[in-house]
Parts: sequence; C-alpha cells; structure tokens
Amino acid sequence: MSSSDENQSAASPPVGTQAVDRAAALLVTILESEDAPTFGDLQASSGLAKSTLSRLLSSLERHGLVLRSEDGAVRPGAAITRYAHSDRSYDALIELTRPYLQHMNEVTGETINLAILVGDEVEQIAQADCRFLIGNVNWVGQRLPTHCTALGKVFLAGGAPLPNGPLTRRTPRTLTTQGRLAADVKEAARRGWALADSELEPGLVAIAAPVRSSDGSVVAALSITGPSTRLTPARIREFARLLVADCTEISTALGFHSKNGFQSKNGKAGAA
Amino acid sequence: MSSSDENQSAASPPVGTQAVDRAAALLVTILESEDAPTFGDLQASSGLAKSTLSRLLSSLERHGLVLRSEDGAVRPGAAITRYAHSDRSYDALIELTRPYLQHMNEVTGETINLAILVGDEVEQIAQADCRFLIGNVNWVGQRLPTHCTALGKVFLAGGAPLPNGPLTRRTPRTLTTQGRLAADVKEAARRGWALADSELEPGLVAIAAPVRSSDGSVVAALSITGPSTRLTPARIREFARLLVADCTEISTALGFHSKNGFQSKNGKAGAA
DNA sequence: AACTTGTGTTCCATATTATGGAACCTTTTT
DNA sequence: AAAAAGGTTCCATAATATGGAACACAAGTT
Repeated sequence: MSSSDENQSAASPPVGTQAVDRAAALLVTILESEDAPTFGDLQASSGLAKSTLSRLLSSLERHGLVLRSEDGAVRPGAAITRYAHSDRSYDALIELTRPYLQHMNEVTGETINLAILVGDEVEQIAQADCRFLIGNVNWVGQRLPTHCTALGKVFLAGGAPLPNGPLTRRTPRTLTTQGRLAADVKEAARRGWALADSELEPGLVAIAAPVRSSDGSVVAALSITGPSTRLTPARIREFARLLVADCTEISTALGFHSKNGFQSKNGKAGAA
Repeated sequence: MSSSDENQSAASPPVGTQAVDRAAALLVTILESEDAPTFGDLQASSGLAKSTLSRLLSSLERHGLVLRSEDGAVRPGAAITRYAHSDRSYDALIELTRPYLQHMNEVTGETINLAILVGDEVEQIAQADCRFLIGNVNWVGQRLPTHCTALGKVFLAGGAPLPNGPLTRRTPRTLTTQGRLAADVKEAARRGWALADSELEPGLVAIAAPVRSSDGSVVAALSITGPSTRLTPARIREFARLLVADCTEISTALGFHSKNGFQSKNGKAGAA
C-alpha cells in the first residue's frame, strides 16, 4: 500500500476515512484532468489495485458523480454537470472570495464588490460594506452597463464583446464613443485593472480587476468603490496594487497560473 | 444501519464501496441543495451518526470537494468551483448529449449540432454528421452570429441580449431590422423552437431548440440542419417535435422541470 | 481462424479499516 | 451563570474494504 499523498495535504494526521479519501482524490483528478483519463490512467496515477479502483468508480458512477463513456474515458458525471451549469455555482464562488472581500475592506475601508457578466451587463453578486458614513450603498443584485463601470471594463478587457449600441451618457465624463471606450479598455488590459472615474455618477470612483479560471477566461471581477474625495490618484494606485494582488490569489485558487495579470485566453477564444 | 437509497438507484445489488457510497450521496445532496445545508441538515437527511458524518465531511473537505464556512453551511468546494467555471465543464455536457445527437441523426438523417453562446456569438461544440452526400460540413468550432441562425435565435429567445449593432445581411432573407428579428424571436419563444430558413446561406434550413439547466436558463441549443430540398415545411414540423422532445429530455437530465418548453427564467433574471 | 494481449469486473478469505456510542470541547441561547 | 446545541475526538468492536487470482470480454496479431 503506497501512501502517495500527491495532493496539497502537507502534514495532515490522517483524520478521516481512507476509502473516501481515495475516492475523493480520484474525483479531483478527474475534475482537474485536461482531457478525460481512462481507467488505466487513473490506475497509474493513483496506484490503486484494479479491483479497488473498479469498486470506487462504480460507487461514484452510481451517484452520477462520474460518467464512463464507451471508449473508457472517465468524466465528471451528470450531478456535477448539472451543478456546473446552474446559478448555484456562483454561490461557491462568493464563498471562496468572501475572505478576500473582507481583507480588502479592512485594508481600504471602502466598499468592495464582486460581479459577474450577465448578458451585456454586469451584476454585482457580493459586497463588503464601506466603513465610512459616506458611501454605503447596497449594490448587490444591481445590474449596470459595461461601458461606464470599472467592473464592466474588466470584462470588456477580458474579451467580452463591446456593446455596439449607443453608449448611454450617465455623466459628462462617460465615454460615449466606441473609439474612446476601446482605447480605455485596451489600457485597462495592458495594466491589469480598470478605472471608472465619475463615469457612472459624478464623484464616484471605482477600480476593478479580473478573476480568472483555469482556462484564463474572466469569470468575475472585484471592485473598490468610493467618493473621489477619498479615492485620490495616489490612493488609486495603492489600492490597485492591492486589488490585483488579491484577484491573482483568487484566480490561483481557481487554478489559473500566469505571471502577467492580463492576457488573452489561450484556448478556444480569439476573433470569430 | 438504515440503508435508505433515496437516489435513482432502483435495484442495484450493492456493488461498490459502502463508505464511498455514503460520501457520494452526501456530495450529491450538497450539489443539489438550493441553499447550502448545515451539518445538522445533512445529519437529518442522511441518517448517519454524527461521528461518521464528521469524518466523511473531513475527507471531502481535505480534497477541496466541500467547503465549510464559519456559519456551518456546507457548500461545494474549490475543486468543484474550479471545474464549474472552466471550459472543461462543457466536455461533460457534450458527453451527456451525445446519445441524443446520435438518436436524432439516426431518425432524421440530417446534421445535428450542439452549441453554446460565447459572447454575442454561437459556437458549435458537437456534431452528428448528415448521412446524405449533400450537407456534410463540419461546423464544430465555428462561431456564427445570433440573428441569422436558428441556434442563435434560441439563445435570444432565452433572454440573451439582442445584438444592437447592424444585423449583417448574409442572404436576401436575413432579418436585418431589430423589429423583424424581435418578432421572429418572440415567435420562437412562443412555440419552443426557432427556425432559420435561408437566412444564413441560400437553401440552408435549420431548426433549433433550447437545453435548459435546473434554474431555467438556456445553457445550450440543439439544431437540425439541411438543404431546403429535404427540409420541407412538413418535415420541419415533424423534426421540430422530435427536437423539442429530445431537448426536454436533456434538460430534465440537467435538473430542469417544466411543462411548457419555453418560459422566462424565474430566478435572478428579468429585464434589466 | 486460433492466439495473445489488454482492460475491466467479480469472487473470496483476511485483517485492515470504518463504525457508532460516549466523552469532550466550543459556541450560542436563556 | 447555567443549559442547550453543534461538532470533534476517542476507543473497542466487528463490519467492511482490500488486493490477489480467476474470470469475462474485446481488440489486435500471427
């Protein structure tokens, strides 16, 4: 019995159930594999006896956690697929990012938001509240356009299609031409974070950075929002560093690895 | 030991590992629960001893399959979240739908495609090839606009934002005004399937229907494509029934339940 | 066609490994 | 301050998972 703990478990005194541990390790392997492993692959990577592996897979399969196709490939099953394509999958993302929201809130004192792209709008799905009197608004559930928000620009920089309709003028500083918006988004992509200064509402400043999944696509964005009186240029630079650092950490937790903050998706993406 | 098989396993002679079975059932419960269950909830629903439950959850947690937040709620863990937000999650969707593609291909003889919405375009991700000489084109990987394809109209009918830029005229029959497109999409929503007759390419006819996830959102679309010589009005009606039936089955496998084929997402969605 | 190799499942005796009750610890409620 | 609720650890017991070998099936090989 070769106890090869190839996972992150550093020095955990084996508390828990051995059989379940093995099955869990198996499932994780299947979830992480770029292309579906075969029975043989799993046997090699886990070092389990054929009989044991067969039984473990049967149990997982019975519950729909694993799917075996005719060619012998083992894939995540219907139960997982079902979850992956449901709204609930974002709840876990919120839970995963919550500590970071709190951390950034403690350091900056400002409102922190987590958002995803829904259609061509940005929807805030979690928030850590500002500690000052001025600035407490609940943004959760709100949907905003992409062209005049820092969060929106992050998704645009990540490859979302530019809104090709009219760009509504929310304030005198809103970018209302395709050209200026494209340039601003390009700049955001270059430096790794986006800025919206009085473009949504006069005196309201926001910066935002991307959270990426393992394939490099932007799944969410985090923002710091506050009044321009507090978010001065110096503060913005300081907070942006912090923001990008935390977003990078979250992305890493999601399996993304890269040295530079922003870069185009390498996989299936690209111009149509 | 109350062997309460609450899952679909009808009469499977318990082949497999008991401990893993319990853990798997637990994980499925967590994945399916609308809002995160607590330790107590799981104890009640599974009927396991506290100690056993504690150990099982520990094992699952160690591998990142489960996440326990401070308030005691148990949620899918980072490993699952990571997978759910990666491109790979579509591989399993393809695998899940493959039998249906084949079935429809056998019945109709025409080309069947599975597609998802990427940005404001439709990307084909799986195909069952046409059995006739005329009509074999590999669409997989291709991205097409939404306004002139049956697949695209399905997503528009499902709530995706209408393209608000110019609607490119691909053929004389392409719908190039917002008004006519909106009307066509509305009709598609009403009857549960979409049609594109010589709108992408002269003589090319396609029908498509939605695949929905448990929350009602359209995650994918299936299409039947062929030349207008074979896809006559009578055939179209016949194939549409088949298409909608199969899509409903797939949606059910993904946890969606509804009597009428098309209906607006009841959850977070709605007009902006 | 008969043979060999590769893959995965079932069988079975063994002892390793999971089990549940109780004690214990921590936090919340009254 | 006391009590209840919620979880974890401990421990002796035997129930349960284990791996080797036999078996079944398919695919390539001579």
